[in-house]
Amino acid sequence: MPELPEVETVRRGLAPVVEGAVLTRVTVNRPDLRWPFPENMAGRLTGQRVLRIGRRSKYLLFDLSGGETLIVHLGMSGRMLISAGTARATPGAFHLPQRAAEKHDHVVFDLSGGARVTFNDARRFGLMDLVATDATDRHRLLRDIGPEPLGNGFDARLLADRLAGRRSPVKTALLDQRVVAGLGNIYVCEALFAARISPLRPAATLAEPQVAALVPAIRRILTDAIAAGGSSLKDHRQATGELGYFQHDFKVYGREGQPCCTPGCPGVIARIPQAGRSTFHCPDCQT
DNA sequence: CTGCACGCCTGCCCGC
DNA sequence: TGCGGGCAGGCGTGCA
Repeated sequence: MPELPEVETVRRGLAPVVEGAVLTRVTVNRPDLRWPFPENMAGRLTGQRVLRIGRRSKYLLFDLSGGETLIVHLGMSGRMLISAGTARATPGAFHLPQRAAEKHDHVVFDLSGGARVTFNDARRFGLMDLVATDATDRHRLLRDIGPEPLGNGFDARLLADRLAGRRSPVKTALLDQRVVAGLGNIYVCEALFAARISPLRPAATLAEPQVAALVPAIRRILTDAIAAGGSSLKDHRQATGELGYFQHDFKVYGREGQPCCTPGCPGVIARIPQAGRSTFHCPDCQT
């Protein structure tokens, strides 16, 4: 599910409810997701105030008053859903929806003020970890991640540097989180289409104008997707439970066999395997 | 160093 | 209606 736009959508939904609130109770319904939870996670979280929620690549970062940061990755199917807590505890959260417990509710965070945040993840490819806040950037899962594509430092020169020397197809290179942060299968396909670049082209052979086109294409796709609340194929929900709706704006992803939407292009969208994943592209107008 | 297959999980959809 | 196979938004590991 979640690529950068979905994670950012979840972050924006959580922030007004969670920032400033205290974790009054943390319920862990199983001992692990992809990996075991950190030692005594519930105990270390309980009583902490959430100072702010940040995001790095596809990771949510909950900075806590005690000097630790909770790192959360949603994997493929993870959700963070806001609801009202128990009826007795909700005088300040009367406007939030009630939510019955569901299968795969692995961790439940009850907050001062009466809100509840439930982490639900059917496939359990998600993860949680705790790290000293001032060491977050050096965490083994974060330290090698490339530039944020919506940040100021991301430009054609930087991207060209990161693609240089790579013989793999540009599609595969852009999925590598060390090249650029936060892109996944959907948005790489869409960005390459927007920039009219073939996913098959070896990364290092992109012409300068192509790299120059790719940067704003990536930014635009991600920005538009965030504005749409992300893409809901199966699993993605915003923190409010609403669907995202950027899937209706896909130009190539999931559109195998349909006509290319570039005006005047006779092409038909193709699906090809690359590095074990499906790539969607127009063989006619992406070169 | 790069590139790639694999495994981790569950759910869903398709064809038979 | 049931069953097997393939597929799915990610990513770390291990091997060539």
